[in-house]
Amino acid sequence: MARTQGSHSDITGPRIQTAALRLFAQHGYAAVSMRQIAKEVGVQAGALYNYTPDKQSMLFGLMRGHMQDLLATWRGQDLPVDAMEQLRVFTGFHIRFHLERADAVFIAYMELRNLSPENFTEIETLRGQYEDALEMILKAGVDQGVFHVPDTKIATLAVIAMLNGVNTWYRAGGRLSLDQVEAIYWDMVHKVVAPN
Amino acid sequence: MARTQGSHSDITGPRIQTAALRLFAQHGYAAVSMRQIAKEVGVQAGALYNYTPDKQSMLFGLMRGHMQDLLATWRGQDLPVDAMEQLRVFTGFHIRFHLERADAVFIAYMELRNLSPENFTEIETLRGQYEDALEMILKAGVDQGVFHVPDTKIATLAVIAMLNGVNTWYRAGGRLSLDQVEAIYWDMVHKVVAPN
DNA sequence: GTCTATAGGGGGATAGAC
DNA sequence: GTCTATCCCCCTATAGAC
Repeated sequence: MARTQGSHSDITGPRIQTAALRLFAQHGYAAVSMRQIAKEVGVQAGALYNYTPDKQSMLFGLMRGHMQDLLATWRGQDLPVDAMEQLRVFTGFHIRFHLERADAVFIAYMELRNLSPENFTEIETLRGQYEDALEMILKAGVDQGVFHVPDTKIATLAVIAMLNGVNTWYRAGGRLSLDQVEAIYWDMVHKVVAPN
Repeated sequence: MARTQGSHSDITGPRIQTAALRLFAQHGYAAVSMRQIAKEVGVQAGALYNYTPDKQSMLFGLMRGHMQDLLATWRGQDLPVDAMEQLRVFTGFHIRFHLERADAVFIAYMELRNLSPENFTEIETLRGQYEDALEMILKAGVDQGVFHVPDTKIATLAVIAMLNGVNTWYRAGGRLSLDQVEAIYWDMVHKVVAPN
């Protein structure tokens, strides 16, 4: 992975990641060959192994990178003190972050079964940490009496599932602007946690 | 496909479908070989071609069968006249139907990109018909003034995405009974469409 | 309807030259 | 760091015997 001599390492490495991300998202990990990835980058298949020990590591690296990026970016957000406002920030953040990385999101959900057991566990741990971030907000709101949910864990998963759905239908330049999408989902999300 | 002579056709056919369903769901269409399917059924790989012209048709048949089953079963439900009650029936129906067919549901969402363009169009048409069934309920409720949603199409997709999430975490014998799950999701779904 | 055998093509990964 | 060449394996699908 590290750069050695005056080589193309620092240029080829990122290009391999970009190509793999796109191809895995489009055709699926199992359906994409190392030769296809190499062709898209413009090198021979053997050269890929200067950057990854095997195909599985490429997949894992992409997924872990995405999840770490997600967590780090969320943790860098300035959060208001009010639980309702925190939830609003989370809703907008989640929609925009995921729409901007459609390929990585797709892979992170669809290719879990192609991870080795150890790699799977690590990705699930990261995903759990992100879910915990939302659940903390919901719990705080329930404690403050501003939210009512029958089960904070289920509500967490329900909200995330609902928001993830945006990626399946949203297309830039479509019927709705990003601001409109955000407003529509905020309307629905805030009602999910509203008192009856 | 049709039975010919006193053969095993009527027994092998369903067993092939069952094996393919399970293996595709577990490992993914592209990662499963015809030899694996044949082995699970207890025949040689060549014998599979008495039941399907090719691997792609096996996938398509499974997905179309699932979607047609879903639509036919929904259309066979007795529906109350009240939109709120219709939504309650839909919520319970969707959760139970999908949990009972976890493998088929998984395939129907994950393997869309492995369908040929024509096959993809047909599956998407069926999925659209199911979504329309829910949107009709939401529109009726909005017209009657009992529901408020900013956008019935988006609300339809949001509710279905939320309900589909159940399949990713529910396990029989877990913390919550099926009745509890249904009650929790009904609480959230009915609030999504509630007036502000 | 099922079998064996095989055609014809790719697959992941490595070796060694440059 | 990249290339060419290659090992060895598995793939889908078909042909022809039974």
